[in-house]
Amino acid sequence: MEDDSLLESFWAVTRRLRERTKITLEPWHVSPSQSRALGVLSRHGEVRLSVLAERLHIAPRSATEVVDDLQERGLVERKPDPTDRRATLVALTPGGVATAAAIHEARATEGERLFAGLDPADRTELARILNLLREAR
Amino acid sequence: MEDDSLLESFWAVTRRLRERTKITLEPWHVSPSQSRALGVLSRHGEVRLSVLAERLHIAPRSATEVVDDLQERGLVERKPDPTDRRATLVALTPGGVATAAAIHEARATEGERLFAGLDPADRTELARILNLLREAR
DNA sequence: CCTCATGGTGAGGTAACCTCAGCGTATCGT
DNA sequence: ACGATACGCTGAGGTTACCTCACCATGAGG
Repeated sequence: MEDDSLLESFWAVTRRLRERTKITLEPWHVSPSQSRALGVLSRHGEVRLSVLAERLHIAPRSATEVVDDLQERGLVERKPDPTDRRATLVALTPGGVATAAAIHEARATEGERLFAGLDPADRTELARILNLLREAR
Repeated sequence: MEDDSLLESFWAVTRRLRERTKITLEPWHVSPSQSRALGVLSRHGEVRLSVLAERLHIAPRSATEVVDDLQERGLVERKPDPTDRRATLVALTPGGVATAAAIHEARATEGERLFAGLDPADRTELARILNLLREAR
């Protein structure tokens, strides 16, 4: 009963978060999954496509697709890996760096008002509990 | 920075929740979206398709699809609404009632171990904070 | 009774995933 | 040195869970 409503609450909050994310990203015409990839790339720099996939928790084939789209928009580029000719390195272009930074900024101010609305103590609590859930087996 | 990891944590937990839900539902060959519909129907009984859509936060057209699938599996049935011949009522069949109950049971025991792993105080805290987030404008 | 609104659905589209097979490249055992 | 095996990426094609738009039948108001 209680768990039931917990799950429901979780689901409701997730939905709101998704809606907000979508709205925040609109100005850049970047989808949520693309923005996640930009985030990984700006945190890790140049990485192999397979590593990108791993960080995003998606199949390598799916990463190929995300990278295709970002490349078409000129936000990332593929380079050969000098140490392994099978592999491709993916890196942000200058435009990609700028976009990633702008999005990061926007999320911090606009998008996450949801969390910002909590008082600091509650935010800490929430973070603690989420990390418990994250690591529970 | 802190909000960033909050968002990330939230996302990670959501993913784990989705994985678990999928696994829990496997024995019944019911998809997550179908199970949500079964849940609504077992809580509300017979409802109009449009009401079902509203409860699920999806477009009426999408509800049509979910109901199609559930009907094919014999878990729900469509009946004419005696008060409005345009409308269709959707109701669980006896099999649907049984399946919905079984799934509810399974989620309470198996699926939500994630939350069950928290101690009761943390569960209460989490519920309180999630409800704040839910209602924040 | 004529107009306009409403409930459901066919047609067709999208995002974000997936698997499977294949091609080219690397690595390892003998 | 070389053949078998494993790995990195991508083409082809599929799935899930949504969406909008147009339409049809029915209902409700002036």
